[in-house]
Amino acid sequence: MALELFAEQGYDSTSLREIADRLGVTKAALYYHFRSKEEIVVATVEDFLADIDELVAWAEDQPRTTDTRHEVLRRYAEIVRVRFPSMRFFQQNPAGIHKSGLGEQFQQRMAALHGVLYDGGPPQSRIRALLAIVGMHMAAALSGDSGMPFGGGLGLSVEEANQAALDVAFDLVDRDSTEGAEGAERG
Amino acid sequence: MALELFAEQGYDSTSLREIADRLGVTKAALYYHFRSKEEIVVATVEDFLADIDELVAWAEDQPRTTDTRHEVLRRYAEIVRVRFPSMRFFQQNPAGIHKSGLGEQFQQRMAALHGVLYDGGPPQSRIRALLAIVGMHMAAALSGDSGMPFGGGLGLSVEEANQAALDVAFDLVDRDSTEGAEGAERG
Amino acid sequence: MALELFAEQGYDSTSLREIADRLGVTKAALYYHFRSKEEIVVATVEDFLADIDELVAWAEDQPRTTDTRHEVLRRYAEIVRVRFPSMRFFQQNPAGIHKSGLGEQFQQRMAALHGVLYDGGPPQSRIRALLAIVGMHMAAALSGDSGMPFGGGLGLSVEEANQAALDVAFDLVDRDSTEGAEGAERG
Amino acid sequence: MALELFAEQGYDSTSLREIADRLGVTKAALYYHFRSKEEIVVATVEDFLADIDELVAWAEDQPRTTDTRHEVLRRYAEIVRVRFPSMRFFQQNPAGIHKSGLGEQFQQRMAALHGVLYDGGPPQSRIRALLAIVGMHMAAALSGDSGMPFGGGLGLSVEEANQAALDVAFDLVDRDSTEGAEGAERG
DNA sequence: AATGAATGAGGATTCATTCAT
DNA sequence: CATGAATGAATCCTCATTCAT
Repeated sequence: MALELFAEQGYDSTSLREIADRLGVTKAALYYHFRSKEEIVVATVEDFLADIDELVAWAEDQPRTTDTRHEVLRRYAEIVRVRFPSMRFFQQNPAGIHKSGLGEQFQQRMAALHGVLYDGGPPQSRIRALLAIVGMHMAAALSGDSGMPFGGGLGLSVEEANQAALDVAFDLVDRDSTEGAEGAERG
Repeated sequence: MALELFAEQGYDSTSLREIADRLGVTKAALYYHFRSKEEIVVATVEDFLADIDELVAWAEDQPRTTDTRHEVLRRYAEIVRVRFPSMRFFQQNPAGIHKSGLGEQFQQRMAALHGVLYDGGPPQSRIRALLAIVGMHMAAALSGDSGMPFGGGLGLSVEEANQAALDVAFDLVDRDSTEGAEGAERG
Repeated sequence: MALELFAEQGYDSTSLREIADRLGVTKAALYYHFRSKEEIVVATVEDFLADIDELVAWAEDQPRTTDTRHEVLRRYAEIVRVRFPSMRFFQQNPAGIHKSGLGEQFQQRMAALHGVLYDGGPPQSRIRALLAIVGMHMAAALSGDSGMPFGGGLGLSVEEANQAALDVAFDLVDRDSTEGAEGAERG
Repeated sequence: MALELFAEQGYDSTSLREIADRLGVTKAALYYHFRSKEEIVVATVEDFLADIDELVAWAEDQPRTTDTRHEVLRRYAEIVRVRFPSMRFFQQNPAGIHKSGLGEQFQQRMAALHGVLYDGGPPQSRIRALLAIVGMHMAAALSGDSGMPFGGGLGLSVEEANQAALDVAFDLVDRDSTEGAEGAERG
């Protein structure tokens, strides 16, 4: 609800009046339930962080196999789909985020998720795990009027984009185990 | 100069007073040179767009070979390095962008760049070209305190990160021509 | 309880939420017992006014002797000690006082008290009676962190300050009867 | 100008709108000249503090005689007359004062002034010096609609009140040197 | 007897913008 | 060329107060 506005327009550009109007309440009513604008955004974003926490916790209990990594990506794709506004908010709001350490919280989660997908190996593998994650973000952004860069789609349907992004992500995190063509990388 | 502020704090959070102060002039002096806050940001971001235009124009004159694609990525990496604040501004400022069609301009460029890197083929290839570009953004963000998600680095030096990202990007745009393992993608 | 807040922070700076919190009740509960913020302050200050009324009534029944005046000052010192927050509130809250004629009520009492201490005589005597009263206020303010001007003490213990102030006050109201040095005043 | 409002209604009760209105400018115009409400009050009160500083500095250069003390009181009476709103503001605004150490500044000055008038001796002498100062405040308050307690006058003309207060103050600070009746004080 | 929820009015403050000089 | 001064509109936020339950 409020988060959509934050995500669309940015934290600063979204006034409490707008939020209150959209929610059909008074500005002052918001302040009965939240102590500040910051608290509002924190509240609306908490679930997203919690979802990632849960996913990471689950992953850390699994064997570090290809299948686990794939399942992590699948689940993360779902999380991003459901919590799309939250994700977008984090990706696009430097100002609204540096306050109250919300940015750091997101970076922590991203690092944890990355830790689950990256098993050691050359810098290239690190980057690949990174891009696998970002790929999930892009997939979500590709469908619908996301307002994000690359948004507006490349002419793919939602399922197509999702599946294609997953395929590419799988491939990216698989490259590490499938050593062989690895020698060509530095050249 | 002014752009760094926009990139660091966001368009809305950066006041003209701050910009004027950092530039050592008066607020009113800014209005002698620019007609509005919007015009300031447009002016500071123009070079970045122009650089991409030039790159795309050059690429369209080249044969569509692997080498060309690699060179495009290399040059784009350099552009992003030099114009980092501009890039960051585009990625992180929903508000400052929706005004005056600046966002659309960036999306156009990204689409053009994508067009140069993507030669047709399955949706997966589309996504790969996308991630190759995003990879260049990440590489720039990884070095230094970028404030972007995944910023703060993964323990890589600037050159390492750059080279690794290029390697991965090369690999991503090469996957299209190097048919063979392609059959595994759907599984 | 509530009055201490009013005295410490001033009428306007003390919100009903603060009062309710300190009292361990709800803001709405306050409105069950009092009809307005004003009524709260009136209620908490009434005892002080009543004490003065009683003192003045007693004094008016006594013979107008030196001893009576001394006893009035002693009793007023005690009142001020016990009702210190109320006194402080009156001295320091122009805003909270102008409403509902509370200020006038205090001025009335001060005038009555003054009337009991001042027996006629030159303007100087008037002023002396005034300062005798104010001296009692200062004595109370001198002990403890009163927040009043001259508060914080002059390095005197509570008893010292009290006794010294009383001595001086006695002396001030005695000057009237003890004619003699009076001739020096105009010089 | 603005200070009169602060003194009349108290710091908190005086809104910037009121000040701006009375000054015939916009609220925003105030913010061009002052950085905050606090700065406004500081600015309007500075002269008063400076006057006291000057007086104390002068006094400390003089021999510590009766005449000097009398002249100090005379000059302080004049200062209080001229800067009456400032003085009143300090005496009546606990809240507006605790911020920005303005209260402490006033207490410092009062202590310095007291130091100039008090030459050692028993606690009673301390109190007397205090009351001499306060007497000057009362004198100013007695004339005109001061709004202070004891304001509204005791039926004295301005000059009468002033002269009477001075007489009493002289007497108070003289009591120290004129030892003799001092023995009766403790009784 | 008490409260959770809501609100209208107003608070200080900031901002992009204008304009006479 | 440049600036000091000013402003209208909007910001977040707080408050005293009300009312259904």
